Amino acid sequence: MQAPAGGSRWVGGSRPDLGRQTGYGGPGVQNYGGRTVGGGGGWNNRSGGWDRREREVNPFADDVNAEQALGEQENTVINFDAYEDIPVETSGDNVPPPVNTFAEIDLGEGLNANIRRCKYVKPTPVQRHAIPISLGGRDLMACAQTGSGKTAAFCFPIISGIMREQYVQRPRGARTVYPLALILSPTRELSCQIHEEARKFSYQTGVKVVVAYGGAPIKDQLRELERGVDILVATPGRLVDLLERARVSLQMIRYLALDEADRMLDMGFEPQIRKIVEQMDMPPPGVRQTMLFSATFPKEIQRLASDFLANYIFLAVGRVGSSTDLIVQRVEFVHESDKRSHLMDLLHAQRENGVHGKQSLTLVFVETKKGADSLEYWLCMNGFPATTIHGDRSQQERESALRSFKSGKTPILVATDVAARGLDIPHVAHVVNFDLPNDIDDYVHRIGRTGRAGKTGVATAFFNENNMSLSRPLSELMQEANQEVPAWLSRYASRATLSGGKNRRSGGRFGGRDFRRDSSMSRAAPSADYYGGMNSSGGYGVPGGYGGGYGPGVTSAWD
DNA sequence: AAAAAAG
Repeated sequence: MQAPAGGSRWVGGSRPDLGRQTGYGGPGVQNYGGRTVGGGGGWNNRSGGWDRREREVNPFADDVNAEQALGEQENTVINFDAYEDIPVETSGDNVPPPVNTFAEIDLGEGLNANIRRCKYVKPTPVQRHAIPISLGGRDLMACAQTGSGKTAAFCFPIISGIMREQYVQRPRGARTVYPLALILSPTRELSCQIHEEARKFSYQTGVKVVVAYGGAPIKDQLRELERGVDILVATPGRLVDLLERARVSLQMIRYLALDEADRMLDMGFEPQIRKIVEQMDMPPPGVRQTMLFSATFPKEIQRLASDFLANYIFLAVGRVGSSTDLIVQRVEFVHESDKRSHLMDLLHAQRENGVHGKQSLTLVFVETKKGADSLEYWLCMNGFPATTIHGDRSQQERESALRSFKSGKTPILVATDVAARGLDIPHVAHVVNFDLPNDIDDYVHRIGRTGRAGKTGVATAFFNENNMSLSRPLSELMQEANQEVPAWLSRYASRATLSGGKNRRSGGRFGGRDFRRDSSMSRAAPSADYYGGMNSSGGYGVPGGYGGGYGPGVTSAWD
């Protein structure tokens, strides 16, 4: 496979012009699609960005407000050690070695400044491995959970790559825009979240990030696109719409990232995704660089990987921030009719312990949209400020619910599975599975909304006769995470029939393995010495270590 | 069966 421009030759290379501001670029500067870019190599020669940079809204402003609103958290001390022994496995051809610090990767001064603004001290395991792989121009299939820091893992190489890219002539369509990178995600909120993060990472770099998703006026999004776009973050439906209107062309795409790929397939997006990736004008694998992120690797994802990626590197990171030591999991037997009063008891106890008053948030998962509405109403009636998020609410309502929850105005959020994956809400201290999901993977994602960024969290599940199919996988999962399994649950589990397929975990703490190693004839692995590149690192023998000294308020790049 | 996503 051929590395895209700015591939491996940049890795580790010294750069004399690093940090040099080119000002208004000299000859070769051209105005293009609302943006002026300079010619020549090196960093930051998107000189015309000056005008825009001064107008650019500071994406870090909200962080300060949020910190003030919530006050200093006591449990903000990050437990980095908890992550040091996360198992990581890579395989493939010539895997670039992982890095231990951001400093040793040459991401460019603008991006480095933003990493400092984000207060990221050191890369997470998925970042240590994924960033050098992507900077080396290689395709990547990563098995990583949300909360593992994967947004930065795919954003950094994209932003860095675009920053250092030579001026690329983009076709000029009357109203068509030509993004250089596309990030697809399953839900609108997740797209928003990725957009917000990407904006922080690209602040004052001249790299423009735009988000497009359904439920919001397309006019506003079109206007944003017309002002110039380098990285487009989108949900599949709205993107197909934009493509069909010929307002967006994928012809210039050099980076493609699919987030939560398994989720997108679960939601029936495969036709749209294949249309976007294979049937429009996107460059083929090997020309573009592709990153596929998925928590699990069923057959459908493996097929997607063979079709979308070229000579990729497989990366698996152990479960992080979910079902680990950081989350205390409790299961209680609660009959359907007792659920509300039981929840009330929990909330009262929480309030008495002062947890409530300290703006710790409680996320309550229910099975249906109707159930979400009625529980929210009931909670409010009983003096607990709550709001709700689900697919029957308008996008405006969804977003304002999320804001109100995050700000602590309504510290209880009743949610359907729309909020189960990927959403990163700081300060969620308690996740209640009011209705348990049928799939253990959904359970893992839901409880992963707490215990993030090294903080501890509690997850309480209401279990009853309707959840028997979950008894075995749930008790296995809890055992694996060294949680106390109630005797009654173990009894149900031992009686339950071994349900094959979906609920069986394979590979222990890993969500999947590189299937190319299992099959003798694989389209993706034509070379005979393919398996030679396999390397595995169970721990991090980091010389010098990261011996601590992180005070409150300092975060790593987990979220 | 329910949830999500394009109106």
